[in-house]
Amino acid sequence: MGHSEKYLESLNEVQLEAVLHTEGPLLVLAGAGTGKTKVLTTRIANIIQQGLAEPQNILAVTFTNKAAKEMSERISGMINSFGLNIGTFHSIAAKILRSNIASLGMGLGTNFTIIDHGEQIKLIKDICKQLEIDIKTYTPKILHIIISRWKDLGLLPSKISESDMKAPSHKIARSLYKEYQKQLIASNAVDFGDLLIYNNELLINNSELLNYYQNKYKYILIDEYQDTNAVQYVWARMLASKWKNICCVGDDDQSIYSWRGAEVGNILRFEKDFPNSKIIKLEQNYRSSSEILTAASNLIGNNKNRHGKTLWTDKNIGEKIKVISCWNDKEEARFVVSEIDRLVNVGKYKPNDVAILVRAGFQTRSFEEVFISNAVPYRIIGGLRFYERMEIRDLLAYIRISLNNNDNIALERIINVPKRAIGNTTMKQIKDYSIENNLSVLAAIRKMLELGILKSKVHESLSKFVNLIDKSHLGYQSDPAFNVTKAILEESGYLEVLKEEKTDESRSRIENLNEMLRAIDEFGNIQEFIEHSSLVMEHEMLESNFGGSVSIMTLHGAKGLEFDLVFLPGWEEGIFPHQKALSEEGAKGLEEERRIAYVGITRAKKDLYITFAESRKMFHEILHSMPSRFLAEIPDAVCTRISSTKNLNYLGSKHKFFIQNNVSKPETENRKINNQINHKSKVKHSSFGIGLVIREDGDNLEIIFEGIAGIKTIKRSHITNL
DNA sequence: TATTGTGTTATTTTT
DNA sequence: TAACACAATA
Repeated sequence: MGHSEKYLESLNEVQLEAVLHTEGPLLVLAGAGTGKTKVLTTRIANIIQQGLAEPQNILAVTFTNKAAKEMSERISGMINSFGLNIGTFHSIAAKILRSNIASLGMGLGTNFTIIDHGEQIKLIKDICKQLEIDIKTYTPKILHIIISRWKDLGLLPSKISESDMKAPSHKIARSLYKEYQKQLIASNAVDFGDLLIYNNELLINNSELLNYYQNKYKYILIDEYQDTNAVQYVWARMLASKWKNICCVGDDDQSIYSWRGAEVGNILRFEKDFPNSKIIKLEQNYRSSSEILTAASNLIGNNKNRHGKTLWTDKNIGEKIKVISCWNDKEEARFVVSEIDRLVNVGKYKPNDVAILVRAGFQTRSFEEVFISNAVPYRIIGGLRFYERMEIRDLLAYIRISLNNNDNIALERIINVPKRAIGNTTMKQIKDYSIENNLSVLAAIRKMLELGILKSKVHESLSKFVNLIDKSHLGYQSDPAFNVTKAILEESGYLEVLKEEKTDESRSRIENLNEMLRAIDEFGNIQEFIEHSSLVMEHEMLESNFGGSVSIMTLHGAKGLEFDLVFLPGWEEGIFPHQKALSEEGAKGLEEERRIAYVGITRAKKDLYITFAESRKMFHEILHSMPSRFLAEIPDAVCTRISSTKNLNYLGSKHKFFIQNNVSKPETENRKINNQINHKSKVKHSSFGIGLVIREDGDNLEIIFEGIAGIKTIKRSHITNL
């Protein structure tokens, strides 16, 4: 090989084999931290470099936009990859569907909209009302899950047989599903599941199209293959069946999304599905210390349903894992935060290198409080995303109804936002009219205005609204999208209502809307912007202070990430493994919980703390619980177990806990007395800046800060007098 | 029509 | 605790 293949040099033997095995089906089983992305990106670079295919003849599919973006950046650092098809299942499917929508023959137009989760639920709720389904016995949430699972399997309503309906809820769900699809199409809209289902319909029914795409994609790569559902599997297999150069990369041990239709079976079955395939296992871990790796391997070894890999590392002996028992959830949070504080202060880690990974979202709260009062910078990842914010969705709805007059879902969202005196009664009247006359909601309004059958106040309000939509519709065809959208905000009165509110919240909403206007300006093409906003649900990543901040997120959200120091709190039976996983899914559920634990442990590079609380305040009850069974699956040789209580018989005599009263330092020791601060003192806080003390309550000070932090209660020890 | 009060019920999440 | 649905009321 010539000197131009320099990028191959940094690969280990097995990685190299995976990169060079270009022809025929290949499954790369990549354990955590074994260089999966490196293999994927180098493989693509190599295919291009060797002249095996042009970039446009390569298809690389990921699950998240983040992964797609990272891969794309890494490849373009290696080689000119212009024209490469890289994206999420949904974005690629959307592109194929949009350019061939007429061949589908379902009445959808090229400007179909993609509705998000919230709108799916809203639509289901509405249909429940129409069909008089009792939403107390069958909640829209449950019904949505049933429909989504059917969609994951690729089943449209007509394909659901009696045998698919085991429970009475399934019967209800099927009739609902039928109507749901009908109303989506009437709105010229699809949901995420439809993107893939319609793709398959399209390809199965049009051999010419199928031939075209099969020919085009000479090399196909699928990332996170363990997360694929049945439709995605069918789709990928169909596209790959001509050249058969499909390379799937994944880790069966990290399959943690079965509850949204992912089938581990796809990765376990690979050899059967793709004859003459090769399987390569990446087992050398470059991320974690040997202790962490041993713990992870032992734990996951308790699962039966897996390919089985043996991860190894050539790293030296590192720190032991700390398993710590706490009195209750408060002590747990205090311990974790004070330990982070200590390790940051001695200079061992920067806040950026630290993560707290929880099983469920509600667990973040107890940490948040302690972080604030201890003045440790933190950020909670996975909360509200930009495109999920109310004002953003509202503005998107205005744009959507302007572009696609049939988008009933968008129209209903903003018909009375801001208030236009269109209440439930009027809305019901309009909807009934639209159904009777087989019109879209906007068309129904038009007709009703024409006939003059509405009350004068409503009539006036609605005709103003319709004029705005018509004006915007025309505007988007000729004027800059930025101007048109700005006019919507102003002329609808939306902006004015926010301006008058004059709260922190309303100011931040205005800020967000401006941010969105900037984004629209950047995109130029409004249709493309809408596509982006419905398919890219990125988290806001505000990187502010110097050492960054400690990340708090769910274990699911941490997949693919790594941190020097990781805390895994809440390892108690019922929380982790989660009670619902056990009661609803049984042994299968337990194995998935164990995989989640495995993902958590393998996020850590150097240091790992696992904690559990003997009692926990949940809602308004105190819950006592046993330590997680997973703790017993971590070998004693790689961990130190410390307890702050004397109740040591949790895990049998096998595991010895060292007693250490008060794992977290008692508060009295922790505080430096800061007596010179009193009422009306001007003070400084490392995160919130300068403020004024407005109330004293023993050790706690109520402070009003100058910035957006507002009023906060903070301990004396974390404040400096000015 | 819009607001206020009461009761119910709590995974994981990307697209 | 907090978010939400729904009923009662202004």
